[in-house]
Amino acid sequence: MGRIYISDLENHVGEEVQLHGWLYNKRSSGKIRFLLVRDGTGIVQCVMLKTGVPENIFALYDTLTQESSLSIKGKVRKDERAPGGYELEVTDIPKIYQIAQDYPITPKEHGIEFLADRRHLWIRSSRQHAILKVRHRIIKAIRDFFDGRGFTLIDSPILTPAACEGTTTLFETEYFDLGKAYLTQSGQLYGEAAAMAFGKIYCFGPTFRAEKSKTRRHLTEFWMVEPEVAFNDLNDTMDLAEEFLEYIVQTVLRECERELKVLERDTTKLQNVKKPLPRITYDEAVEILRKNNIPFEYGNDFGGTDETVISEHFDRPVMVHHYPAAVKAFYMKRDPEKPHLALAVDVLAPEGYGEIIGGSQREDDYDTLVARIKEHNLPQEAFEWYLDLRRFGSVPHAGFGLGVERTVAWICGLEHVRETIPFPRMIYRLTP
RNA sequence: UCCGCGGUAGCUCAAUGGUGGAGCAUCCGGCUGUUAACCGGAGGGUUGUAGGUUCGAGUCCUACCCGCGGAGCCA
Repeated sequence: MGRIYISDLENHVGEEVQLHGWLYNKRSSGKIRFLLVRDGTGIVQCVMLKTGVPENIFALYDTLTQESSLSIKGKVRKDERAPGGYELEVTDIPKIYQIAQDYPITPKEHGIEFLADRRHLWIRSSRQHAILKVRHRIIKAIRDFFDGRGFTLIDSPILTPAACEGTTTLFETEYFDLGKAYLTQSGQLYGEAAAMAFGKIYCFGPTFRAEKSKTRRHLTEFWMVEPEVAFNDLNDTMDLAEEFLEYIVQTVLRECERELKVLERDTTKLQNVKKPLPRITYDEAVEILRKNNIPFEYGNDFGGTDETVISEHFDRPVMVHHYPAAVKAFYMKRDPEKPHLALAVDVLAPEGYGEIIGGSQREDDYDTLVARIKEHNLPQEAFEWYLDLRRFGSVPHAGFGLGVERTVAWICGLEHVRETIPFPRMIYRLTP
């Protein structure tokens, strides 16, 4: 009889096994007592009958508090009445590591402030546990997708000398004798350099935005995966994005069935996430807003409600491309035939989850890029290395960035991105 | 930064300007199949902070602190 994990119980029916874990909850009906034990891989109901275990073991029930840590032995049994379908008929509790003090998170309702203050404990709860399992599977799917297609992972730096998007939203820090350093907002510029060296790359890491945003879609620290491909144009990058989203969603549907059930996610809308994804222009998106009597000034970027209205017209994520160049970043290439439009694409998730992907074909002409840097009042010296990419064998190239937390929130059907990352960082929260 | 809402028992919430309560949690007791178990009993309060109005303030007024929801900006 060896130590096993709860996730493996089904392979040990009829055997006596030993588990290590924590007490999740307990219930008693007098001479029959139920211990719900979790071990990180699942939760199992352990049954003790007064007539079935030694008296001293039966009495341990009274001393065990929620989250007490223990080893427990018993015989595995398939039983319809057990949550999860399998239960343990207890024979012994050979070790109690610790009787936990009063555990603050009871299996009842709590407010978000209370839970967020105890995030380090909250992640033990089954719902949070399921979300972080799905997050893990999404991240693995992301890496499998690119690794399986010949992309090279190139890590971009987190400390950077200058902004790559707006300058007002940077976290800054002192950097020895070299003045200020900034936490990265995107690995993209470095990704472009890497694409010129490796052809197909992706970078994957945390990014930081000091935006004073306080909505269900914002964190100050979030994870982004950013593929960049040399010789790709806007259409190629949209092809890649839709294949990528299909892969992620279908993988999670296939492999996280149990977690999605815990989260009570209606998966019918996720089943639709298959290519081709609808592609509409910015102008067509504006037309949708007009038809829905949404007040919108042509030329602006879409707000949260605008995105929701647009996405409600489709049964799967929608790609919106050819945005007005004025609302997009300096490095995006413009449509040669309509120079006021950027070769940019945003992918809007269904069900009001908003923008999950932003991408574009990059400006590859040296003179044009210099002019854009000037137009945006950016310091050219800081971008000399980036301009080198247009001096030494410049080629068309394109890429996009996918926000991991918004993607997790969408796939899990969550109200807020703060539950999609183990320890969220928001404008008014830095702890735990 | 702006707009709106809130802060009462460990938790989630009640309480007309007039004796601060309930459910859960905790403790004690009961129950041989419980499913956020259930049933009975007990203990538990500087009503966010500081002022003010009033015979009397959880309740009304002022300021501040903290949190929540949203906007702008963004993934």
